[in-house]
Amino acid sequence: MPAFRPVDPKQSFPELELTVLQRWRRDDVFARQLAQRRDAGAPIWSFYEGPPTANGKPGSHHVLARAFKDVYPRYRAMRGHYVPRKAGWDCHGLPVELEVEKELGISSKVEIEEYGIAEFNARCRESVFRYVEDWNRLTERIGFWIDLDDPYVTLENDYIESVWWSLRRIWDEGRLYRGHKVVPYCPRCGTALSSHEVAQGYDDVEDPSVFVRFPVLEVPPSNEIPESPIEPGDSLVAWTTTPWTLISNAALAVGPEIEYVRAELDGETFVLARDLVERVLGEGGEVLAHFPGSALAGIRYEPPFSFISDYGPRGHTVLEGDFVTTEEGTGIVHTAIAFGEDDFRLGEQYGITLQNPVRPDGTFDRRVTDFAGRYVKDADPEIVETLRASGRLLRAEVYEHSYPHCWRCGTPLLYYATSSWYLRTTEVRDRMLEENEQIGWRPEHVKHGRFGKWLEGNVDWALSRERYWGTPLPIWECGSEGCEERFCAGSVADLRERDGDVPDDLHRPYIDDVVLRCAACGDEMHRVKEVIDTWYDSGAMPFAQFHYPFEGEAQFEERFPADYICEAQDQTRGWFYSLLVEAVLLFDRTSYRNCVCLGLILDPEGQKMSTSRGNVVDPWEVLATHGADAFRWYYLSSQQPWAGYRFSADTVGESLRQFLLTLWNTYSFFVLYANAEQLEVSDVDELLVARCSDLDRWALSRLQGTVRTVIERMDDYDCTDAGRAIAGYVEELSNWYVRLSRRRFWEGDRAAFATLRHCLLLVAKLLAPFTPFVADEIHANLSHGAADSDDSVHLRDFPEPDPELENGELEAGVEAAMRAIELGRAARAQAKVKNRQPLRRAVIVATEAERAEIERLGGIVAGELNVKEIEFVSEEGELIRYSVKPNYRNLGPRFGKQMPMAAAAIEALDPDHVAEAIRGTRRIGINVDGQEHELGPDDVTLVMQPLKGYEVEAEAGRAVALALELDDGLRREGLAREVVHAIQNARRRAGLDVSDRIALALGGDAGLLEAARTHQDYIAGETLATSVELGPGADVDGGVKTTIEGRPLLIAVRPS
RNA sequence: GGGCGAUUAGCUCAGUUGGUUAGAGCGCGUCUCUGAUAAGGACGAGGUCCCUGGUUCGAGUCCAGGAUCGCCCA
Repeated sequence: MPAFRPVDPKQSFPELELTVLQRWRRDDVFARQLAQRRDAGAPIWSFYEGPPTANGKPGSHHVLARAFKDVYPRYRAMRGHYVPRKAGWDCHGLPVELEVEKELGISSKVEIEEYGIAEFNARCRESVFRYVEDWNRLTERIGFWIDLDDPYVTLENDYIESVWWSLRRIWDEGRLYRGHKVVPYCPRCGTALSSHEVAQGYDDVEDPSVFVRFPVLEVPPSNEIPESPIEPGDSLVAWTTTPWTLISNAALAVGPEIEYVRAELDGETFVLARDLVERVLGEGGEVLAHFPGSALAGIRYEPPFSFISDYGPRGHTVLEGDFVTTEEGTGIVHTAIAFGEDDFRLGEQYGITLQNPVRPDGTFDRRVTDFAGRYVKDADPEIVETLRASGRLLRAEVYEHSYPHCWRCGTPLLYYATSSWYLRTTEVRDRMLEENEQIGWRPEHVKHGRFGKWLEGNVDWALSRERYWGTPLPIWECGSEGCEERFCAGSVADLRERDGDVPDDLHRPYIDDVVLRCAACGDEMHRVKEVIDTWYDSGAMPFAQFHYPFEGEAQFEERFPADYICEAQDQTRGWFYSLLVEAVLLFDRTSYRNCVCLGLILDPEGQKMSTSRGNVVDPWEVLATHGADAFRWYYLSSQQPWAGYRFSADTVGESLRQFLLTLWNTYSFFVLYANAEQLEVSDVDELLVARCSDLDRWALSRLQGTVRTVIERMDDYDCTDAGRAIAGYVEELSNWYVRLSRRRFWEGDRAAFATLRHCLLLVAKLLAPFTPFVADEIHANLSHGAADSDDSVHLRDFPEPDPELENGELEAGVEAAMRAIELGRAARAQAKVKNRQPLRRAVIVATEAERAEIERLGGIVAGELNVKEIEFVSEEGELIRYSVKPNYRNLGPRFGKQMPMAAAAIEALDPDHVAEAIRGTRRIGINVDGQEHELGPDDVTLVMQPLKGYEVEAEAGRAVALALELDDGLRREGLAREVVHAIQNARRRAGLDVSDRIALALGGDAGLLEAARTHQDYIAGETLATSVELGPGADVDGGVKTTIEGRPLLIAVRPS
C-alpha cells in the first residue's frame, strides 16, 4: 500500500472534479468553513449576490460572473474572515411577463386582462423557477460556494413587505410622488416602453415634414429691436415631423445664444435661425436684420389651431430653450408639452399648463372637434391640408428618418405624457456622488466615467409600471371627488390596522381587492394600479433579503454595507445604481465598498454571444470536456475581466494545457517517485532547510515572493495578476526546479521530496480560490496521503510569506545560471552539436558578481550544458571586447537637449577605461559644448562582446562559448550516452516501469560496444541494469535493432 | 447624436514613472530533449504598436484631432 494515492498522469479533470464534489458534499465542507470562522468570532467580510432570474438556462457568461463571485469570497474566507454567502433570485419584471405572453400566444395588456391577472401571474410565478434546478446544478458543478438552500426570493411576501417598508420611509420624507413625464408609449398596447424595448424597435420610416407660419401678434416693449423690429404680422417659422402635435402647440422655443434673422421673401417677412435661411427659404431670402434668440423671448403669436387655448400666461409665446439647435428645421421649435421630453421640461420651467387631447389609445378626444376619435397619425394628411387652407403651411415635404416602433406590434411609438410614480432621487444626487468616491471600482474609470457621469445626470426615478407581475406599489388613494387623501402602506400590519383584509399573496390581483377606509372623508380607498420597477426589488436586497426591519436586524447590520459585489458592466445603470440610490435614500450611505465590473463574452469572431445569433457555448459542454477548474482558470487569469472575452471551448482547453497540466504533471511526478521510494508522509512532512540544496532554497524563495504578490493582488481585487503570478511560479517549479532536480528524486533525496511537497502544498492553497477542485485534490493527497480524511484545503488558512525563506542573492544567482544555460543551449544548437555529446569546456562571460553566483550552481550548469568544466571570463579577460552605451534614464534628465551629443561622446569613450571607471579605479568624463561632465558608474552600461574562436551566443552583456574540439574520450562518452538513450527507448517499448531492474545484453558495432564497455557502470546505473552482457557472445535474441550514427546496435532488455 | 472604453505578431494577450533592439503563449517551419509531461528546449518566419499632428533630447506610453470596433444612453 503506497503512502500516497497513485496519480494518473492522464487524469480526466471532469472526472476528478466529480469525486471532489462528492467529498465536499459528504464532508459538508462549505458549511464547515462558514461555521469554523463564525464560531471563532472572525470578522465578517460581506458579499451581496446580485440575483439572477431563473427563467432561462444559465450560459457560459453566467459562469464568468459566478467565478468572480466565488474567487474573492473564498480568498477572504481563507484569510480569516467569516464570509456568509446568501443566494438570491430575481423574480419580477417585464421580461418574465413577456415570456409568459409568448407561451400564451398573446401580446397586449387587453389580452392579459381577458386571460385573467390571477392566472397570468400564477404562470409568471411558475416561470421564474423553471430553470432553477439547472442553475443550482451549474452553480454546484463550477464550485461556486453560495447558500442555495436559503436564498432570498423577491416574490415572497416577506421580501415585498421589506420593500414596502422602504417605500414608506421614502414616502414619509416626501420623496415618493406622482408626476407626469413624457415616455415612449405604444398606444396599441396601452403601455409605456422601457428604453431597452425602444432600442429594439428603431425603423426607417417616411413622415411628413412641414414648415409652418406662426404669425406674430404682439411684441413686448422690452424686446424691441431698434434696427428692424419684429412686427406683428411677421411669420415665425417652425418645423415638425408630427403634424398632429400642432393641435397641441403651446409655445415656440428659441436658443438664446443662437443668431436669428428677420428675412423677406416675396413681400412676406419671416423669422428663423440665420444658419437655416437658405435651407428653408431658398436663395431669394433677403436678410433684414439679425439678433440673438433672446431678443425673441416673450413674443406672442397666433397658434395654428384653436381647439385648446388655455396654456396659462406664457402659452403661445416664444420661450428660451437650451435644447434648440440649428442642425435641422428652422431653429424655432414647435413645442407641444405632452409629446416631447424637451417640450415637457420647458413647459414645467415656464409653468405652461399641461393639456393632452390624445387619449391613451392614441385618438384625439372630444375637444379636438374636427378630428375627435381619429388616430393621431392617420389624421396627419388632413391636418396638413387644413394648414394649407388656412395659409399657415409654408412647405410640406416627405422626411425619412429612423423612428422607434413598438417591437411587439410594430405601432409607431408616441412620446406621450403620462402619470407615473417617482422617487425624488435628484435630492440625494450629491450624496450619491460623495458615496461613489468611497467605492473601489474595478476598473477604476467606472467611478468617474460611466457610473459617475450617470449619477451627475441623475433624474428622478420613474418607479411605477402599469403592469401585472411585480411588487405592487403600496399606495391607496381615496376615490371621493375632491379628496386628496393617500396612504402608503409600510407593512402588512399597516393594512390590517386600517381594517384591510390582507390576502395570502401580496401580488395583483389579490392586493387590488384590499379596500381601505379614508381617514379624511370616510370613503373607500383603492390601491393604485401600478407595480414597481423590478430594479427596485434588486436594489432592496441588502435589507429585504433578511425581511428587515421586521426581523433579521442583526444580520442586516453586520453585513451592511457589502465589502464586495460583482456583476457585468451593463449593471451600471441597473443594480449598481439601484443598490446605491436606495441605500443613500434609506441609510445615507453606499451599500457596497468594492465593485468589480465584468465585460462581455464574445464568440471567436468578436460577435456578442446571444441565443438569437446561435453562437452561445453551452457551459455543460465546456465542463464535460475541460472541467470547472479550467473554465474558472480561463476566466480568472486570461485577462482583466472587464475587457471582455473572446470565448470558445478551445481557449479554455488552452488554459488547461498551459497551466493545469503542468501543475498536475509536477504533482504526479512527486507521487510517482515518492511511492517508488516507498516514502511515508512522515518522511517528508518536515522541511529541514538546513539540509536543502541551493536549488531547493531557490524554489522556496521564489515561492515566498509569489505568495506576497498573490496576497497583494488579491487584496486589490486583481485575481488576473495573482493568477499569473501563480502560473509563473508553477512554470518555474516544473521546468527548472523539477527538471534540474530529477536525479535527486530518483535517488530518494528526502530534502528534495520535502521541498517539492512543501511547494506543491502551498501552491494548492494559493490556488484554492481559483481552481478549488484540483487544489483540494493535490492538498488532500500530499497532506494525508492515501489516508481518508475530511480535511480540505478550503478549511485551511491562506499562506503568508516567510521572510526567513527568502534569499534575493540566491534568486539572482540562479537567474544568472539559467541565462547561462539558455545561452549555452543556443550555442549548441548553433553549432549543431547534440546535447548528448559531452564537450570539454564552456566559457561563460559574466561580471564578478554573477560569476560567484553561477559558481555555486556550477554542477548544475555543467550538467545541463553537458560540459566537463566551466571557465569564467570576466571583464578583465583579454579576450573580451566591450562597447559602451549611455544610460538614458539617468543621463536624459541631466543633459536634456544636449543628450544626443552626450550619447555620441560616451560611445566614443575607450571601453576599457570605462570598465575601470566602473570598477572605481579611474575617473572618467566627457566634454559637451565646452562643459566638463564626470560620469558615474550608473551613467553607462558596458556591453561585453563575445569571444573569438568559440561557438558563442551572446545577449545583453552575457555570453557563453563552447569549446567544440572533441577527443576520443569525449567521443566515446557521447556514444555511451547514445547507447543509454537507445536502451531507455527499448525499456519503454518493453513496457517496463521506471523502477524495474533489467538484465541487459548488447551486440552489434564494435565501436559502440567499446564505448559501452568503457562506460559500463554508467550505462548500468542509468538503465537500472543488474547485469550487462556485451559483445558477440551476448544473448541478444529477441532484442531490438537500432542504429547510432549509422552503426548497428542490438539491444536485449529482460526484467531481472 | 452624447458618454465610456478598446485598438500592440496570423490568434489570445503582457508592456512599470516616457529611456533608445517592443515581449510571452498558441499556431507555423527547422532542429532538439525525454528516467514526469497532453510536455520541455533552441532557432526561424511573422510588427506602420490604428492614423495624423503636437509636447519632449527621447513617445507603444503623454496631449489634440480623426478612423474602426464595442458597450451604455438618446
